[in-house]
Amino acid sequence: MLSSLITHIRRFVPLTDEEAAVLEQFTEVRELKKKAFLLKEKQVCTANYFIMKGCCRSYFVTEKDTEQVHLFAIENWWITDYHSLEGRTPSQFFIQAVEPVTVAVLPRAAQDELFRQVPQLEKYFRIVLEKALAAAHLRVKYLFSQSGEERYEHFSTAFPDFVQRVPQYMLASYLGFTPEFLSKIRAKRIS
Amino acid sequence: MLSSLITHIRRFVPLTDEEAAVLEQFTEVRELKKKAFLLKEKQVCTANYFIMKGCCRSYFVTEKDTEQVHLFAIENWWITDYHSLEGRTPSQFFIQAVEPVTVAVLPRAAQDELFRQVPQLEKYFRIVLEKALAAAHLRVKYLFSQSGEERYEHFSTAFPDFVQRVPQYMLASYLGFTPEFLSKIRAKRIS
DNA sequence: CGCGACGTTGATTTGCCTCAACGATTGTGG
DNA sequence: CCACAATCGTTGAGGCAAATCAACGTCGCG
Repeated sequence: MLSSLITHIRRFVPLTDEEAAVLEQFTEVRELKKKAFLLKEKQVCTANYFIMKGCCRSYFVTEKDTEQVHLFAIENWWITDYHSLEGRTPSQFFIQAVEPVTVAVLPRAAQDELFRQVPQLEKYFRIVLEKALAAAHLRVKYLFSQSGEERYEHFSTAFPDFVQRVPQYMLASYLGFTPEFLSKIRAKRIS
Repeated sequence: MLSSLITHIRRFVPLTDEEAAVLEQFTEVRELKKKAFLLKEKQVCTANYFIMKGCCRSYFVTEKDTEQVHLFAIENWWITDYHSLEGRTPSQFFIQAVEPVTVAVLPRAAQDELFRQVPQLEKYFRIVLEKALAAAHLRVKYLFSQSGEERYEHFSTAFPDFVQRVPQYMLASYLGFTPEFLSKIRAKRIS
């Protein structure tokens, strides 16, 4: 059931079958319909989620009542709100399935004991977090150094298949501009 | 010599004096003059740096030859370029002392052996990385949800003393606008 | 079928940038 | 220790990238 997660972990650290079995005890697999929520604003986030199939987005609602997409997570990515998870504070974000989704749920309450029994996982998460942080930093770099149009060109050539998977208004929001503006960029490209 | 780092680590995980001594063997303390570099663009980043005293900034140079501040690090923060450090690839960033700085240097080459001898540090870095990631996510949130003026107001009330420590052109860059614009915001505030 | 969600297009507005010129402050070599 | 240059901050005029607003086409789904 967890095979894609086990495979992912073994890309970074060794993991025996016994250890994998322990991991399985501490996690739960969950299926989500499109638009179902893993987390809503003002809830305290209680778990870390590994996307086995599908796509989720994290977003928040601005003062002007528009949804701002914060990030996407697809197969083999973890998604959570660490600020809420570790601080036990109400989250400022929503986490929602953009497609039908299968996730492995690692509850915060189980984490410490799991790491005690399988210390390799501590290393695994350290490595995954380093990658996530590098990605977040790169994101900030692109936001600062490229125009809206450049960000779209860059993103859609880097992830041509992903662009097909999400509605344009979500992609526009993620890239930091309006759906109308994205529509105009695409109109230009075709001609 | 490393006392501020040891103290910081003990805020998150237990660490015996023997373990602290091991850590000391693997690290080196370095003094930097203002404007000295820990990393330059196109170099491969080779270490993780813990700021014991002073302030550093990470920045990059845009196509238009302007410096874009990516982040600041002050006392009790780690700073590095994880993308370059883990991928052994040339960095896109500069890391520079904004004030005279004292850092503890943890070389990438020493890291694996250090974690083997002191597994608690693996946990420590996992926790620190979670905090760094949460901070990076919050940064993106503010960039998306607030105007330039709002970001300045928010930042300068959240960190009133820090605002005094860096030149305004660096702060403006960090907040995502020009020095001229910051100057105009401040002119408004006084009246 | 009909309604709501999504995408498109055009007119207008605006937040912030660019450029330029000018004070103030810092620091450095003679 | 002063003179002078370089760096940093301020102010104003003009411009632009992208937002906002509004109206309309279209597709998928209950």
